[in-house]
Amino acid sequence: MTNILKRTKMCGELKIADAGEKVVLNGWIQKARDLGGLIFADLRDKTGLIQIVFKDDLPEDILKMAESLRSEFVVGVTGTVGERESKNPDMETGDIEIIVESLTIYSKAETPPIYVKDDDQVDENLRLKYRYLDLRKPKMQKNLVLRAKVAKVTRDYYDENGFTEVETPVLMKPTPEGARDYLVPSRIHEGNFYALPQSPQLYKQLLMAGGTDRYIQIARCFRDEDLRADRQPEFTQVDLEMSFVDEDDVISMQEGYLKRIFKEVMDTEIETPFPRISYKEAMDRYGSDKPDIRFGFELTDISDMVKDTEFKVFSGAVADGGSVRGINIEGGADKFSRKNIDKLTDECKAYGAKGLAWIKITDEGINSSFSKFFDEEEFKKMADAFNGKSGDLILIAADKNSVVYDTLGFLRRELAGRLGMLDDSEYKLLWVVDFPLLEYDEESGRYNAKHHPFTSPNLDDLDKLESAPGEVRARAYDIVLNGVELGGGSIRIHDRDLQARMFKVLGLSDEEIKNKFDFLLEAFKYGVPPHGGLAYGLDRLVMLLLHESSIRETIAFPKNQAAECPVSNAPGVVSEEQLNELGLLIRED
RNA sequence: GGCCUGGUAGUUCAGUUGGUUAGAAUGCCAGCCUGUCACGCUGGAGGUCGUCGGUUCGAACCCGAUCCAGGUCGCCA
Repeated sequence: MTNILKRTKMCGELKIADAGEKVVLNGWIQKARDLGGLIFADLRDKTGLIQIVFKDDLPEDILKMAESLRSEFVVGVTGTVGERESKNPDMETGDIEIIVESLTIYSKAETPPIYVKDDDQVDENLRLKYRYLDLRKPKMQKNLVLRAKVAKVTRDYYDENGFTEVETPVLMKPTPEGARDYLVPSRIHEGNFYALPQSPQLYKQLLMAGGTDRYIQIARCFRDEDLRADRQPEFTQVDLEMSFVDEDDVISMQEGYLKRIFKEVMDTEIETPFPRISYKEAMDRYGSDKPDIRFGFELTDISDMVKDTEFKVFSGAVADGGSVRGINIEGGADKFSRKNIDKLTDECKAYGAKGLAWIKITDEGINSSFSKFFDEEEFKKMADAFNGKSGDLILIAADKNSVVYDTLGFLRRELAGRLGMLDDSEYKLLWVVDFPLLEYDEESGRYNAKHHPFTSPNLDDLDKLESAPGEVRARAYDIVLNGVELGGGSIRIHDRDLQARMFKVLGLSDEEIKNKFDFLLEAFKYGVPPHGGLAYGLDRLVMLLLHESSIRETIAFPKNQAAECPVSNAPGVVSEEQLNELGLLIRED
């Protein structure tokens, strides 16, 4: 075995002021350039690159080793920092180099399947399979460091504000509602299963009952659902809960937190308090409960104006209880051809839209997909409703409200992106509040909790809980950044009777309540403080701070779309013996 | 489960109307080279065109099925 050279400096931290100093560096060979009698190489560690140079006055054996150097060899060198004869302005350390005196090759490397370079546009599957190579890239190192910094600032902030970090169990009871659980079979209780937490929700409420007062955890959560660019089967939440608080207390604590994160991590000042808008307003203005408010394109409702038209697409939608709404893409008339709009219309079909109506306002007059149903005067009134002027493109959806919102919500975000209106360095935070407590589920024919069953109803709406469940507002709040839901939370129910009432409204039988949540109701018997909290998606927060478009770029070893670990190939099969111990049989068909 | 995009050298890609031995760049290997830094020069190796089947005298190319990857809808209390 080779001896380890005791490192005295990191590659990226050397400066011209270090010239003359003898140093020991360890790292990877980025690239070797053999000029014959003179050999250069770039040495890399997590701090950066520095050029090392082998001159021909070195002993034969060292020169021989130097000639053999290839990319990704792991080496140690001792040498002297020297000012370069010819400097490289494109390199952080481009004015200095290490004049090598000795070289140790710790390990050689085969030609790597991916290049260790930030601009390597390689297939993501390959990157993930060889993640340890991918992680050597400066970008990935930077991402991991930033993530760690967010975690540190998070711990600092909440610690300073009286929060206690508590670890809650990872093996817990399967939950009846919500996302699919990841299950872990119990050996001792054959036929029984633990579930991995979808969130530590119940435990953190029990901590409040336990007098912890303020709780924080950077908690791993698991959901066995299909993946997306911003969804992984295991992900990390900044999870917190506070006793003796109302919405304003939780919200102002979070505004302090986010201000701190942006200040310390991004060196950016953000203004607090953040605007708060109701769920209804968010939907009516932006067609989304997580609106991106960096740009306009707000929705306009023209249902009243068109409810009696012969154009059945419009009048029919209104008659069926839906609506006709649109957005004005200012200056979009000549940017989107008929063909472009047809293509957009196709994309809208994913959201349930059957079509898309449009109006182009030009100097020559109105050009529209439904011009035969309205006269010039009516079009003028419509254009006015959208504040339309010459050069504008108005896109209109007519359907039931959920489809109209989804379609226009998609369009405004999509078109803003295409028109280059999304500035990554601009951060627009807002709270969305007054969510509906319950959502009617057509499939099961009953109401489901929109947030979760422990969310407190707005006390003003309590009398409607059984009579008009769909109208009850929740004491819930979501924090939204640039169209991404960063986190959400609520004031919880701390009253045993109200919690039991809530379970009933959700259609849970006494049996189910007893089996699943008896321990919570039991805990509420013995004195529980009013409490509320919130959880952030840490991966998403880091993703936005890094201006990445996938949370995989923020996670060291993410899963692929099939929920596999491309490095280790998890999940894997287990032996017959292991299955027998657990009392499990694998279905054969 | 649906829809969209892609799969050709280690890597990133091109590949005409279906027609000789499938190309480029980069990387890799060998030789030369004392100030390179995307080093340079010379030479070389490198391919199950994702897989299977079909059409055809002939398929990377057309057709069908299938696998893989990513995006997205459903789903994600």
